[in-house]
Amino acid sequence: MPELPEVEIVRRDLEPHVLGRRVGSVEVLWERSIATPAAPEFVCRLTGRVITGVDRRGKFLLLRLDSGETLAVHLRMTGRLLLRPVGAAPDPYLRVRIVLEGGVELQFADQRKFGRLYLLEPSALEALLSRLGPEPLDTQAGREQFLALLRRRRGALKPLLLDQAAIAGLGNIYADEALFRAGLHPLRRAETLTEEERVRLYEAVQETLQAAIEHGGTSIATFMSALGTYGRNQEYLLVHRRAGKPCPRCGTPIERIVVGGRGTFFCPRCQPLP
DNA sequence: CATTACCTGCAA
DNA sequence: TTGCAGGTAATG
Repeated sequence: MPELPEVEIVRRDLEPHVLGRRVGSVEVLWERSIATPAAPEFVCRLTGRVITGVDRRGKFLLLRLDSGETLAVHLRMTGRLLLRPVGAAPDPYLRVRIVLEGGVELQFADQRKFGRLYLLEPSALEALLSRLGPEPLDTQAGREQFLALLRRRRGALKPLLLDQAAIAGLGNIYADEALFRAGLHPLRRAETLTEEERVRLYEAVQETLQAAIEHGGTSIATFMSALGTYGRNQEYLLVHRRAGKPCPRCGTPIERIVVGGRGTFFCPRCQPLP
């Protein structure tokens, strides 16, 4: 489910409600949801800590703690991080409950059990995040880093956009949407791009993510923000999961192919393979 | 590079 | 019943 825009929506929803709150108790209902450390130690080290910051890097949500450690959350396919009043009905797929002082609790719920929580000291956090490429919505440095990588990489564009080491935060939906906006075929090879096309791709990535955040994220199946609201961006998708429907620009039917094992949607006319 | 594994539910 | 799903790490 969640790609960068969805994680950013969760972060924004959560921040004002959890900042400065202390963890009263922690309950692990599905141990494998905890990537590290082992569940009993996870509970022990998290209990009693105060949340001092709510950040995001790529698709990781980062809850900073007064111990200097960070609780990193990756929602993978179906994870949700929900803020609920203590005692509220648990989400049917509740895996970890983090009760905060002040009458609220964080419920980590995850139907498919792919999502992971990491409690990490600074050096381990750095190791985890150092594998990520630039933040697409950030700095000028990120832009240059991405363009430089595009100049040296080979192979199809779609897998490149999904590679978190190339650029952080894109998943299957926004990779398709960004390629459409850039007018580039998903199988187009990186080494054949002109400089103008590289810039167009980077800017398309930014526009795609920015628009999705403004629409509250994409709720195709399971995405829900921390406060239980759904996003609206699914109403604005241009090509993703629209096989057979007319291209919003030229009316040609959208096609579906498989690239890197993932369903891939594009307009054969607006995104020609030269 | 493609395939498999990790999981569950839904629609065709 | 089969195939598919927004992610990623670990395999051939």
